[in-house]
Amino acid sequence: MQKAPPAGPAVEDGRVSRAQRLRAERRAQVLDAARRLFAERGYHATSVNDIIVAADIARGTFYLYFESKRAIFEELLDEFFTTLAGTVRRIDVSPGAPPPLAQMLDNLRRIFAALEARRPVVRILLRSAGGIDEEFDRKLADFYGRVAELIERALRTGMDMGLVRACDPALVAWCVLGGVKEVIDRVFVVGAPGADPEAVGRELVEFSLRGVFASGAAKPG
Amino acid sequence: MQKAPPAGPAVEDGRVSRAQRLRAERRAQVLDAARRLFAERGYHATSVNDIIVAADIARGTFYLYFESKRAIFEELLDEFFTTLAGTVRRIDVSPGAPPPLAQMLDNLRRIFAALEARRPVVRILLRSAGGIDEEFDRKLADFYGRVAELIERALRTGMDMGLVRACDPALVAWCVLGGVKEVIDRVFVVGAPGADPEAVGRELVEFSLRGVFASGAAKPG
Amino acid sequence: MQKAPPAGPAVEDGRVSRAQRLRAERRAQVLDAARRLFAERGYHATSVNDIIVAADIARGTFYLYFESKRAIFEELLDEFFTTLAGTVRRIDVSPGAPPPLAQMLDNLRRIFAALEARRPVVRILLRSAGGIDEEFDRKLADFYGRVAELIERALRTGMDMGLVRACDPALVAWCVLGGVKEVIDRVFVVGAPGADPEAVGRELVEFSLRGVFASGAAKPG
Amino acid sequence: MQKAPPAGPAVEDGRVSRAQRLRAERRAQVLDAARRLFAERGYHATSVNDIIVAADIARGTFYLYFESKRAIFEELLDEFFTTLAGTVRRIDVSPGAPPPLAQMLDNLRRIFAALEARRPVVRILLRSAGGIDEEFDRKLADFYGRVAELIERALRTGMDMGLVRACDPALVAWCVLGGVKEVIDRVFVVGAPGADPEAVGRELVEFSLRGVFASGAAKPG
DNA sequence: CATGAATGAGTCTTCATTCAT
DNA sequence: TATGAATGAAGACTCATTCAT
Repeated sequence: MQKAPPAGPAVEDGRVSRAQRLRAERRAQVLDAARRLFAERGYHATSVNDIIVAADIARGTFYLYFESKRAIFEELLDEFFTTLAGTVRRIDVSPGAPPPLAQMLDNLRRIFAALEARRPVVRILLRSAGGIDEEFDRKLADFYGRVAELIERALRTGMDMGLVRACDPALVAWCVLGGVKEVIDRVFVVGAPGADPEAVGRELVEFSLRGVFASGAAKPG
Repeated sequence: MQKAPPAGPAVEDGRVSRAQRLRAERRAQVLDAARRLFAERGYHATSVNDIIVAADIARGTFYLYFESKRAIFEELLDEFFTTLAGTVRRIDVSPGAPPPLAQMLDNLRRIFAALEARRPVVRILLRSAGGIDEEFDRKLADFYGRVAELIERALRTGMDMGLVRACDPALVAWCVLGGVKEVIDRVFVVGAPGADPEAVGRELVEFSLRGVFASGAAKPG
Repeated sequence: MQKAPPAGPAVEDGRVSRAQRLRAERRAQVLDAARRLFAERGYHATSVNDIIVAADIARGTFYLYFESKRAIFEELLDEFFTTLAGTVRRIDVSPGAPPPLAQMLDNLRRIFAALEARRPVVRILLRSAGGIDEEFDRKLADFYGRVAELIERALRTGMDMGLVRACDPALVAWCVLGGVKEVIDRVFVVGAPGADPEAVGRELVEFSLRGVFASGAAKPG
Repeated sequence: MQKAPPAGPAVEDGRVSRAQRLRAERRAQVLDAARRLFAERGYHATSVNDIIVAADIARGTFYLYFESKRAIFEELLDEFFTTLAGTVRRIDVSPGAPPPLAQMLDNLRRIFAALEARRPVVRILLRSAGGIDEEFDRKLADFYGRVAELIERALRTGMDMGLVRACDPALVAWCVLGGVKEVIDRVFVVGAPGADPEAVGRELVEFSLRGVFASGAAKPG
């Protein structure tokens, strides 16, 4: 994924060498520039030239750190996927565990915190990520697919436990995911005014659990 | 939006001339080709050359009918926006009108029918529409904004009538919209197997109204 | 091998259209420039830019007529191979045919005439043709291989007829070919002064047949 | 030609310092790698990077030993030229000397032995040497020119002595040289199967002296 | 001496758009 | 109107060479 520093012996002691640190800094510098530009203009409207100008490096230097324009883009998103995936904890339904709802809210909190710190990438993902490349589209679909599956499994568990009503769990999983994506877009990309992530999270959970219907209202027909 | 036939005397009577009819046919022929290609490959991966080859016209002819590659793309989506907008009827809450739920389901039915007949454009919109152009992004945001507003207004009405529980209607509107978009993507773009639009619509409405919670379950919190 | 004019109906009558004639002229114009440059500077030292400047066309125009830099180079040499191959007649040893030697000289004459008219390509071939590309190297080797085989076959026939002394015909074929190549290089590429192709041809044949030994001299050994 | 060790006190005694020996070893190490690569892939397809990787040295180190990519290439061939030149002994026609033919065959033997030990350079020379550079082309032409002159002089001597028939010695010299080059290419580069250098040498000499004609055959013409 | 990160001129190629016919 | 040859700005990427450490 990363362009390896051209051969050379592996790190000999546990500490990173000065050169390695510099290398990492350089990479970060380029990644930062690229992240910002991709977020602002999208993948296609951002040229390698734009990136090297923004990162203040020479053309060749870019290719010293990244295989290609595609590669840096992928790295940006892969890092994000990994981070995000690490953020989510499976809901623990064993006796003695915190109530599932609290766990869900905690997950959302952690996700929101991660997104908050990565607004540009969130923007990239939600806005310009389709249509770059067949392979990339697949990767993206995979990611969302895994998330949807996670939700679906949770729903099934809930149904088994009698907490979730009878429904098509696959379809509903997509509904939930769609809602989450859209709201994230509003809050972290568009930056809707007065959005308190905590409140947003609760509202999201509330909506997913109970819908919009007033409790006492007649059953829809 | 449409490239005007370059000057010439205006049509004086209500009937369209033979030339005009031919012109319209040509346009349609090009639009069809473009729609298919944009849907298959996305905006950037589709070249003007691809379009003229598929439409079997000369390069120059393309620019006789459309200002630019962007213009034809926009036209495709504009036409779609207009059609879709015409599909939705505002929920009539006056006494004697059909129950709101029935009206909502009817709306969904009409929307689904329209989408069904326009799968390629749906694909374009849901997949490759971001990141083409700043102006286009705005247009897209506008469209979804209008839809969200529609939903939000319905929610407020519902709250006033005591049918909808207390919530942040703006936020919930985005939740609903997101769910709808995602499900549409599954059904009309990915083409999820065994998707009966009627059933999907009902599930969508049910989820939006009642969430996933089993009725008798204890109140979350 | 040639980049086809983008689709379009085949020629309808026997005559070539005006457009086709213009196209052919353009091609020739570019080919001429490329031929001259490749001959002067070699393949690698000639950039597409050099060619379009010399041909006085736009960058894109080049790719309208040729797939790539490689393609125009190959076309140049392929045309040459074809022409040259058409120049050589197999030696006719049937009774009543002109004496083989006269036929050989005639072949050489025709070859020399063809080379004379294509000095730049000869230069390209003899000087810069190696090391462009593995595939091209193969093509080149093939060409010379076929020529050598032709000579070898002639030698075998001669041996069968008792005209040619016992020898390793394959090896001797390479000797002959090498001599011919080298002399061609002197005459047509370096442009050795006072080179009368007719005399050169005779000397070449004489050498190949009789070597340098004076007739009466003692047998070597 | 060689990049001088950057200043430093000149060596004062005849012995080489340890540093110098190391330097020479390094050079050899790089030269070996370059030779192999140039032979395998040709000049243009071999990058400085390829060389330093193969030689296992740092990029900068390369330029400590060689002015440029061109310089190392030239050095490779210069060394070859020098070696080869030292291999050839002028034919001694003074009374009491071994017969000229035996001397010629001895020369060929030594040349072949030298080539045998330097197949990679032979390959470089015969295959990719043209088209690198104007100056280099000149150098190459010079080398072959000197060889041709040597042959021509031998032919003239032979003519004076009545051993060689009347002919254009310059032209015939090129014939001979061409044959030798081509055969060398077959034997040492292509590696023609079953090529016994000794036999090849004899066949080459035989052909050059006596041509292909059967002894008793009627005079051509 | 050795290193290897940095450089930037230069390469081939694409493609939206124009315009003379 | 229709055509399609021509255009040239712009793109991604390579690689010989330099220089601070």
